Amino acid sequence: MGVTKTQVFTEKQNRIADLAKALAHPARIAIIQHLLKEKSCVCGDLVEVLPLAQATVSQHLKELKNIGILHGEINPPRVCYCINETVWLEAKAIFGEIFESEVAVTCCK
Amino acid sequence: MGVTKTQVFTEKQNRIADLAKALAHPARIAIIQHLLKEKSCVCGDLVEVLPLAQATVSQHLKELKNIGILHGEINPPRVCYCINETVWLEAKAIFGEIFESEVAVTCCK
DNA sequence: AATGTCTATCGTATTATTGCGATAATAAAA
DNA sequence: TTTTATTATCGCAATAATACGATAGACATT
Repeated sequence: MGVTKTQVFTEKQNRIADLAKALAHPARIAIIQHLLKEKSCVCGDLVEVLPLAQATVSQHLKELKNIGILHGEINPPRVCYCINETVWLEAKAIFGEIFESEVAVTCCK
Repeated sequence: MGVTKTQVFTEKQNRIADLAKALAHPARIAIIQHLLKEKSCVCGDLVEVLPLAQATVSQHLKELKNIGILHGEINPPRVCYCINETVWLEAKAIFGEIFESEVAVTCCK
C-alpha cells in the first residue's frame, strides 16, 4: 500500500485534503506569505529568501502551481509567480466552512 | 534526504504546516467532519463510517491526537474521541489569519 | 479465572515526499 | 553565434506516509 484510497471519499473531502497538503510544508507557507506580502514574485527572489536550494524551491513552486494556488508568468529570463485569486478564495471558503462549525460540548460527556 | 528542514523556518511556519498536514488526508477530514456533526465519537463508530480497516482508522486518530486536534477519553471498553476546542480555535485563527490577506493584484504586472 | 469487546500497536509492503547536485531548456544580450 | 542569466527537470538517496493483517492490551462481564 502506501497510497491514499481517494476513491472511497467524497470529491470535496479529497479537495480539502489536497489543498491542506499544499500548505503542509513550512517552505510552501513561507512562499505564500512572501507572495502575499511582497510585490516581488520572481522565482530567484524566493530562492534568496528561502534557505533551500534552487531545485528544491522550484519543486515547491511546482506543487503549489499544480494544486492551482499559484500561477507562473514567463517574463524572460525570469518567471513571476503569483497567487491565483480564484483558487485562493476557494481555499478560504473551504477552510472557513470547516472552522465555522461549533465544537460539540456534549461529546464524551 | 526526505526530511523537512524545519529548523530553518519559523516556529509559526512549522506549526501552520503541521496543522495543515493533519488535515491533508481525506480520512482525517472525514473524521473531523463526523465529530463536528455527530455526537457519537466512539472509535468503533468511526471505523464503521470510514471504509478503512480498524488499524488504519486508529492510526489516523493517533495523528490527530498527536497534533492536538483530538483528545481521547477512555470509556471502557470504548474510547471516545472529541475535538480539542483549544487547538481547534488555534487552527481556526491561524488559517483565518492567512486567508484574510488580500491577494496583491499588482503582482506580475 | 475465563471470556468477550473494543482499541492500540507491531510488522511489513508499497508509495509519496523532501532535498539537492547536475544538467537541460529558454530567451535575451553581446 | 556565443555567452549569460534564469528556471525546470532528471536522477538519486533518504525519510515519511498509507494501509492492513495479526496480535497485544485494557477492562467489564460471566
